[in-house]
Amino acid sequence: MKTNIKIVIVDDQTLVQQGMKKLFDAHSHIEVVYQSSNGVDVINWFKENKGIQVDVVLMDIQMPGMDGWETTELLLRKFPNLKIIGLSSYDNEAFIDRFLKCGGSGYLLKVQDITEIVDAIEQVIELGFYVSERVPLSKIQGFIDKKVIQNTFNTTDLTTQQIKIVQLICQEKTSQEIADILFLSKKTVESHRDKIILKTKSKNMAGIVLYAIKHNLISI
Amino acid sequence: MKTNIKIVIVDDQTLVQQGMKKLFDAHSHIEVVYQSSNGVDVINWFKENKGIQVDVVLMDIQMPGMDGWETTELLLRKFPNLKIIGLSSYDNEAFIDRFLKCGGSGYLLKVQDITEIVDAIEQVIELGFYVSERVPLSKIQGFIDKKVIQNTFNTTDLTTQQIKIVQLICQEKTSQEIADILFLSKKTVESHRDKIILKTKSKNMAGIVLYAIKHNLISI
DNA sequence: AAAAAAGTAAGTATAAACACTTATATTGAA
DNA sequence: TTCAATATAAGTGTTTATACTTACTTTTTT
Repeated sequence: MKTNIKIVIVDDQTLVQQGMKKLFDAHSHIEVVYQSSNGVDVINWFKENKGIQVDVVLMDIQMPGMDGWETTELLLRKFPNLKIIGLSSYDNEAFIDRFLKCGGSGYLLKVQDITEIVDAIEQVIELGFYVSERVPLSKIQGFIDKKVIQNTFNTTDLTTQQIKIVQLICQEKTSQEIADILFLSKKTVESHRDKIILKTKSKNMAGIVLYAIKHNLISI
Repeated sequence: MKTNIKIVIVDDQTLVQQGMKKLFDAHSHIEVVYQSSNGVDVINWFKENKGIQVDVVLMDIQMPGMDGWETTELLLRKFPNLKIIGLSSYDNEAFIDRFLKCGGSGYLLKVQDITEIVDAIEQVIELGFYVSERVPLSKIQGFIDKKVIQNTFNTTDLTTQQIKIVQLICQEKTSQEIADILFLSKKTVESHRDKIILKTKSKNMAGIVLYAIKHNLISI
């Protein structure tokens, strides 16, 4: 086991951020070298502190502004060897998938114990990835094998235009209103709605709204 | 200021629970006498430990099973003098309202600092309630003055039948399907939809779904 | 450069949602 | 307990959404 592990904590919830740092005090082989409440700051910190060794980043997924997915993707573009573990309240397939697609090396839930987090950090350093019962190896291995750290990064299977339309549907706009906003014909918007329902496996716009929330296309 | 404050922490997220306890170490006048990850356990603990003095309970709102609202309501029914501060990730009017209606003495966000939480605890003990910029006095005062700790507890302005219909709409059911499920005519369900749109200030079912989520009528 | 995917648009038809109105039953407050 | 407010129920008409299909253009990938 590595004797002195240096980690960075990113979490917008001050309580979680401060609490985690305190909890690591009991694990003297782990040192928190930097902590941040948002993605922009942590990226800047890495750019300004290239000399400092960082073994693992604990990255909160749900953050206002630049979220954990985007931050992970951007960080790995600059520092491809960085190991980033996602941290989330949600045990959501789509969230986990998306994080691993962004190049994350593991996914932890906030209901998990600090000792599990320590285990995760150690495992990521030893094996390169972290697996738990919650996030089975097969899933992670799939991503690792395929090296899916690509620029073609799909939050969902929806296209940019379709995501815009989903967001407007969630704002209770009609197809005609959406057409006016996006300078399209009503018929085009309706075509997109067809595809959106198909792709999201929805039956109607209620399903679209729920999909949007689950896939973080809108915030509540 | 009270010299030895005894608090109880309720939070399903182990990380937050453990982290908070650690953070209170730096505030020696506050002692965590019990911590729990769910509502049922904390209610049982209070029943079994009536002799132990507890000044403030920090209560997470979003918990699986018995949530923070229900736990607060039940706890206050047995121990009406207890001061309970809500703790949530969401800065949501409806959530705050509902918590104060349940008899809560204050509302904190997880983005807030541990020092703010300490302040809140001290203020609740001194004044009986906690106010911040985020949750203005006027709102809390309104609830305290009216002593709205009543059994007639309304999550929303919707009736039981209307809530059922909202939940079925969120399951992508059509009016006809809802009618079949609830043994009503399709036309009756449509009348309800009219009222639901009116009451929730929505334009269409997208708005209804969002309302349902914000008001915790469904879980995602 | 060819192939695939995405964007745009439209036709036709049907189903569903929404808006407005009326009527009776039930509940709640004066 | 009576009156007023609200829930429930249902009718009619209009608008919007959904389903399925085709087609041409643009962009992206191979």
